[in-house]
Amino acid sequence: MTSRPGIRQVANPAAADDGDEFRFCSTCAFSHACLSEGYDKSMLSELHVLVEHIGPFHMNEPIFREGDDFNAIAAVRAGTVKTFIHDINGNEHVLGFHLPGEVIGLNAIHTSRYPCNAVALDTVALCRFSFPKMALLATRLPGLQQQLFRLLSQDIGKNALLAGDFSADARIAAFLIELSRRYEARGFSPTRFNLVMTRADIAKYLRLAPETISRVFRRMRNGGIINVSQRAVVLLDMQKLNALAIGILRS
Amino acid sequence: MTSRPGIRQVANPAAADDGDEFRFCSTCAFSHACLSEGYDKSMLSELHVLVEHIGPFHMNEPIFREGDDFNAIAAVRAGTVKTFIHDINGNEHVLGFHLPGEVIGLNAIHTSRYPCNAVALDTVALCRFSFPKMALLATRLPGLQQQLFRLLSQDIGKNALLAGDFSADARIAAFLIELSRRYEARGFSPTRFNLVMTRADIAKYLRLAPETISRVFRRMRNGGIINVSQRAVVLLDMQKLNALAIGILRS
DNA sequence: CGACTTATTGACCATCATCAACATGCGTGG
DNA sequence: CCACGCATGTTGATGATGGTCAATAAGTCG
Repeated sequence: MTSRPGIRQVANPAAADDGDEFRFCSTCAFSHACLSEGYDKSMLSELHVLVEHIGPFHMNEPIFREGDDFNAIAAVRAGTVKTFIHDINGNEHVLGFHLPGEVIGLNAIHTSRYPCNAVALDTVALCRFSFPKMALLATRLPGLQQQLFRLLSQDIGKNALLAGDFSADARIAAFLIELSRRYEARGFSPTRFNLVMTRADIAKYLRLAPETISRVFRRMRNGGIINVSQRAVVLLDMQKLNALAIGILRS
Repeated sequence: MTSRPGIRQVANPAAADDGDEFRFCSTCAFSHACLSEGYDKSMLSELHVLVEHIGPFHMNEPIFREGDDFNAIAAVRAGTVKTFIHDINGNEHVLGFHLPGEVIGLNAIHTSRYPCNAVALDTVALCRFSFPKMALLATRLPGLQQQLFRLLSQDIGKNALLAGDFSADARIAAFLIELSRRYEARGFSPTRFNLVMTRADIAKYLRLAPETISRVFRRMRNGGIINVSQRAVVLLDMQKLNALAIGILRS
């Protein structure tokens, strides 16, 4: 088996485009991972040296594949990334949907291979960070090290959400609320957004059948809780939605 | 709400008992987290300064509680630790069972609070590591930093195992195989061990009813796959057991 | 030896998956 | 612009898996 390179470097990383490196991340509106979670300014300028703008990846284009050599993590700068694995029977299991500002590849560190696939669900741009370089930098910048520890730690608990044995209604409600919160945190409307993934993808994420997604959406629409037409979702009654999700969402 | 201290320090940490610090961890047979996963010897001697032997904790004794201040991670030195949360309805969800050599508390870093409870299932001894001190040390020891990254990264994927929608048989088979492998890695028999947790705990971990655990155990016994009497388990036919778990276990 | 927890077994039933048919939307190319 | 074809989504009928409830057994600890 030949080893594949994972997220490829580009010849001409954006961070090296000009001398205006500091401005770069400040205008990278979605890089919450860099800007809003604890990096201070001195860190930021050092980070720029190793940031590379990658993309665009187009719909269904792979970003990395299971088994690829791990060499970099990446923050989503635009678009949505789906991570997934195939079990032995070939069934796809969706691990997560990653919105702008979120980091992918953290689960690859311990094996030095990506343990899952990542594809673009729409047009995706990434900030690539060479992990060896980042780790080296982190030994000099305790704040960066802390931030990495935090990001990693955060991901551990993340999937505890959908791990429980909750009803289809509860899981779908929680899924919508979760999306709502994440969009809101990124400056989008929390009540009106487009699902960038198919029903089948949602189903594979929530461990339900696609038909169940349809049916629950219809039930929620009949109950005046949401309005959904194709990919367009409007959350009408957060009260009721929260009630449905009770038990799943924490804090 | 008063803040609680999490894993308490002891007045007289074992590592400071005498000058024989280096021998200490080498004879700590279960500290795989320290010994067998990449720490080199120079690291080891530095680590001893901040290791504290904690315990014993007795059955059902809490080690930390959800909401406690996070200040330390800990490697299980002896016994088994159960981590769990209560959802809003008061239902318990078991996050994991932690055998000797495994590390608890990693999911607490990003909130600086423990996001779950940990109790001793039998008599438990721990190696406590102050996390601030460890992180500081990690800035000087890149190998230690790497090891922490790896441990954290490893925990991210860990629960993907039971996250899928698999049959009760598949999940229970996978649970037994998983235990078997972990015991084997720690020098115990992979085919003959005691379940230290109740059926109810297994159920809350696997998202099944306790009755289902009983029934599947019986079916497996009838099929000559395992022998189980109370807590004592013998794995008789790994072939069939693996077949049942197909799709869940990876690599 | 009792009181309690833990485990087993049976009967019944709800939820959700499966299968199948159909509808709708979308992109491509005439 | 329309027509076709494919992917995606919807809806209904049916059944299996596993949960719930209840009774009993067995182990444990005082």
